[in-house]
Amino acid sequence: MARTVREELKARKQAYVQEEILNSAERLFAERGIRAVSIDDIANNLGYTKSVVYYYFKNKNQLLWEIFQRIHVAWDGEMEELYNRTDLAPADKLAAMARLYGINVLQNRAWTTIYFRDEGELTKEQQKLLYEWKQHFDSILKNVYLEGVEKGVFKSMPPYVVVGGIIGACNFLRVWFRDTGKMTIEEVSEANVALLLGGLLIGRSRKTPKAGA
Amino acid sequence: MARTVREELKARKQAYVQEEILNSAERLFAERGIRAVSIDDIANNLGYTKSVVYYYFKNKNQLLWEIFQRIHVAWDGEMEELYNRTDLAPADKLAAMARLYGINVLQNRAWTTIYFRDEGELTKEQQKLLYEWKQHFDSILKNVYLEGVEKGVFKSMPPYVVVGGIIGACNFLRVWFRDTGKMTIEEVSEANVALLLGGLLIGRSRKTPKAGA
DNA sequence: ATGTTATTGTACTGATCGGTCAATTTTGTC
DNA sequence: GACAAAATTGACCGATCAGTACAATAACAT
Repeated sequence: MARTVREELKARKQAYVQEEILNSAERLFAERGIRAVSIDDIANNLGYTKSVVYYYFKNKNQLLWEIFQRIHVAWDGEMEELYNRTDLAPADKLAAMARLYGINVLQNRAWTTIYFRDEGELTKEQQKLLYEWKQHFDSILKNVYLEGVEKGVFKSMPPYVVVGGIIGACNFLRVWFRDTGKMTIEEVSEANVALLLGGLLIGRSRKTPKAGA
Repeated sequence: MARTVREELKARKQAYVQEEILNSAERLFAERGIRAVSIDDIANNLGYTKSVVYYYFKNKNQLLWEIFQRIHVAWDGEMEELYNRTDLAPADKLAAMARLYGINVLQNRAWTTIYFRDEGELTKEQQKLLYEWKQHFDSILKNVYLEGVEKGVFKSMPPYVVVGGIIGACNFLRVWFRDTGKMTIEEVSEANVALLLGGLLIGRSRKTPKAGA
């Protein structure tokens, strides 16, 4: 019993340090690119030495892969949840998805940078897996769009132009958005949704579709 | 006279080799990222040794910067040309710009990759210059958009959402576009324009604006 | 205290790579 | 062929860095 409590405590401490290291790596990777960041940099950033990093992680690649996994789990999970909701019509669902993704991008700019810039630093196997994740993510958006087309609410366009356009526009938000600007993350994302969905919707209704949280 | 001819010839030969090296660098940089490419790689790729590269270029940074300049000159020049045309209404002009840019992205995927991924490898001064170039590029699109708003043909939105959306969507085309697909570059770009402009235009007209070449 | 395990520091290795340099080969000129 | 300029080679230097080995210390149980 006492044994378990102690182990539990240790595990929590370990998890905490791992988290700390991962966060440090994340920040530096995003800022300078993986290859420009040494393990020493990551460690020094926390007042540690290199050995500590190697005590908690096997190698540099594991650090990177861990980050990719984090991102995937967080983003895909939320998106999937939205996808499975039955109370939303296609237009509202797609809008909610674009809104969510835009906000995610803006709230996790470091993640987005790494996710789309440093893919090439992964191993072939990891890249293959990542490719499948991205495919899956795309297909969620695609399905909602196609459902909308079928129901006659969306114009019919090449699906990848639509999906790519949404993802591309959202990803790019982080490039020009500044926290010091007049607009909040939510407002920016909302305007972005209006731009993207406005081009899709059929009919003269001028209002932007809204989805409940 | 003979002197001049000879010099001319020599200059042309030099320019040719420089071009070759730059192309090699471009391809490899885009594929693997600058830091993952050694000068040896670039040289070997052409059957040369490292020294040849250093005979024609000062250092690795110059190679990279030369590439950035190339891209800027090519893209900005074309866009400026379009901007200065007086025979196009805002909607047609903005559509033509998005169309042009999308095609540029797809025809020069290596360029686009480097331009938006490896910025951080430039010196601070170069980054500053690049930032100004990008600002200028954005402002061209922005002005056309704002003109359209003023004339009542575009919905009023935050300009950076519109400009960023266009650039972001175009940039992302290269990520999913495959030459083996059923659509040509021009068709993809056209559909992309329809998506983006469709969300901007006021009124019930369903047709996509067209611009003369 | 004593032994044990978890954690961290120090010093090192081996490899890579940007950049330099002197020597050599090639090219073109007279 | 002799000479000079251009082009190319190969060997080398110094720095950086991922990863390892092992010693040193901290933490904790008994």
